[in-house]
Amino acid sequence: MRFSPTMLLSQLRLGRRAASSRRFFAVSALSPNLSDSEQHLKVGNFDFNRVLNSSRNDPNLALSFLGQLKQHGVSLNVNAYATLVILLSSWGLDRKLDSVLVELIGNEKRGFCVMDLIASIGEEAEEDKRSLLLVRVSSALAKAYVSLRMFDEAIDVLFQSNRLGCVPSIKACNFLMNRLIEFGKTDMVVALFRQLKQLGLDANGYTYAIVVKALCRKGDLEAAAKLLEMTPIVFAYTTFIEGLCANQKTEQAVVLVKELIDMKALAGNDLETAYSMVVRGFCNEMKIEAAESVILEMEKAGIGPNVYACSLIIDRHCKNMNLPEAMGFLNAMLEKGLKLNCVIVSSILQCHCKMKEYMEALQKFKEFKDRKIFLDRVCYNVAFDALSKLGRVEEAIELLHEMMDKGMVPDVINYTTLLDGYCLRGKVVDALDLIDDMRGSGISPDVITYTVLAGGFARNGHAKEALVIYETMKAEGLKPNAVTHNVMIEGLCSARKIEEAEDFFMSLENKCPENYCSLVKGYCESGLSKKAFRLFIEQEFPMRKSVYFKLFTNLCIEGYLDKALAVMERMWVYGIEPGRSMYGIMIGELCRLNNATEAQLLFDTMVTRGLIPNLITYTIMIHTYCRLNELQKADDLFEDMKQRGIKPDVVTYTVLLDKYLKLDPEHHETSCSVRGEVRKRKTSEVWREFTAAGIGLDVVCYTVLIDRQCKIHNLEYATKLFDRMINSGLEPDMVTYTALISGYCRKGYIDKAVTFFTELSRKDISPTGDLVAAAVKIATLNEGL
DNA sequence: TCCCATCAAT
Repeated sequence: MRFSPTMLLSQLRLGRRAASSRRFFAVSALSPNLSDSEQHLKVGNFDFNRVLNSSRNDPNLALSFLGQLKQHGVSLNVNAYATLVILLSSWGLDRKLDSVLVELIGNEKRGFCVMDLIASIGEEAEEDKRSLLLVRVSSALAKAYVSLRMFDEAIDVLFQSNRLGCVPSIKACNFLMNRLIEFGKTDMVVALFRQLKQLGLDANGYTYAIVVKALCRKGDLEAAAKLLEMTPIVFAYTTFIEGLCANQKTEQAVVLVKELIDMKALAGNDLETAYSMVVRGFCNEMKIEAAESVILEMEKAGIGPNVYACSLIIDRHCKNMNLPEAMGFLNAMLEKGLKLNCVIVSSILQCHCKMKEYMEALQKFKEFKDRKIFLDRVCYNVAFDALSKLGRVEEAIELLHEMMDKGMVPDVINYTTLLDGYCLRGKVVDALDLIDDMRGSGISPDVITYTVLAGGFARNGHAKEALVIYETMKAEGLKPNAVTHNVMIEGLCSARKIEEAEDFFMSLENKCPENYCSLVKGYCESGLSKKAFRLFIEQEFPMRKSVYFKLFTNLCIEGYLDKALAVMERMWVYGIEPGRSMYGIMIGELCRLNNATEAQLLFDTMVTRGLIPNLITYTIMIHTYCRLNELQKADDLFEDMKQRGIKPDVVTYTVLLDKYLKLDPEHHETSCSVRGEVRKRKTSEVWREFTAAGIGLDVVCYTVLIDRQCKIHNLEYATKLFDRMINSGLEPDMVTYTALISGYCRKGYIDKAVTFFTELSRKDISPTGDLVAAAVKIATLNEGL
């Protein structure tokens, strides 16, 4: 019987139909009852080498033959592999060789030790090609192990090959070292480097550069510098420059660059690269001015605006939410020949989103599109995000189609953003459909995708489904992170599924501080601020500012001032500065309770800590002192605020005016004293200042004035004020009417009072106690008539 | 086989 690959292939095809009749092949799929070992073909002494060698001029044929064999569970023996490897190597099919080796390593049933292959190849290869081949194969083998992240085995290959008398190539070694760095195994690189001599290997320039890189990654800049002295290779210096930048030593990198320039060791493209690294370093160190000055330096050296360096600077400005600076720099660079691209555009769009200026982001997206600037899927993604946050997910989907029509393929981030859009709108079913679409186009959801989805379901009250999603995610081998747990906890809480949230929280094996924060926030979210406080006060670690703020405001709203103060005190303990608004809220609450002492204490604390109270806080304090008849303190604060450049507004003036008017001797018709005179003077002083400031009067202010006129029985003027108020477009409120009606009643002008009362009742203003009292008064007076 | 590649999702 003569064997040829084609024959075997046709037999295989037949074999699918009648496997049992075949001598050589048992197709596992058709014999499910066989044990694992029996499922594999008993190849016996079948001469694969002959088959392979017979097709040595037709790689495709041989490979498809082997492919078919593999499908049927046939394993090659070590000699067959050796032949195959030799052939692949002679055909120059390096990539195929790599994948065959990867497969070989992964095949646990191969029945021989991988290093046997080297020995076998040594035996089978032709004399003149042997050593070259062995180097090639051992290198490929090391690479194969590296690609499987089996680093120890890869290093072992180097040593074993050496033992078998073949020296692996330094290239393979460099490759291995590079990958080791990629996976953070810098110590292994250094160890391997020390053993190179033992392996009979000579480090080349690349090796030095790689080891310098490894040392820099480790943070051992000194060792890197020392090693650098041993090599004159320029690109090793650029590696070191990069290392300095990555270790927050960009300043030193700059010095080195200058030295290298002076030594004429760095010029042209290499120099541009080094400068770009320095720019990146400064940007990472938030030294953006220094970064910009490097651009000028580059310009002096005749290097035009480098698009990467410029993009980094623009992006830094954008991340700092400093759009004017970003645009200023961009425009300056555009004039110098920089070309606008989609990366820069995306930074700008993203900046708007960060500042919650979604409309502006969309506007600019459209502008750039109209200007025919190519926008990539990152730019589209920012637009998706903006639309999603605005609740316009349908438009985002339209945009997705537009993007796809332009030939761009959406990635997992695009899908996740859109998914979030659906979840924000509560359209969880659409979100699930989108996951299907996504899977359909071959993209798997990642941790963030699942986090968005689980959070979306939780927030929308679908507790059970959220948990199913959470479990699915784990079942797919994805590891939920703290954020995943947090969105679950906070989502469930905000949907008032407190019990579910607590159960979920309890189920977490390793609770991190962030998880506690989320439960605190969650309790707040569902109005359980006391519960939140209890949990909060037990935790002895600093939290994010937003947690304190949320808990604090909720406690204030629900009137637990002492607890809110305890939150502030906790912040001081951890050296976290409560912001102006927290102080403001607390001062306001204390003032509401007329606790001016505590309020003043907090006010002073705030000032001591360098925070200047705002207009509202000042006004609240002034108002409180007025209420408590501590006019001197009110006055002092009033002067203080003006000195700080805070302009009093209509409310501040009204508060003071109201107080002074009430103290005015005319108010008490008969009394007249020196003290009264002072007050009178003060009243007109405030009034003068008020009108001079050109501030328009509001309803409350008019009402104060009207009330005043009513009280001193000047009803004519009160009515005049009332008319003026209406003419200036203001709508009188209950208090205004009450003041007027009471005034007219007091004077006995019942008709007038009734007129105003009916005018008021035609309007849709709900009566207050005062007004009811006025109405009763009117009724009584009418009776009297 | 080296340095560099910038922007987006919880």
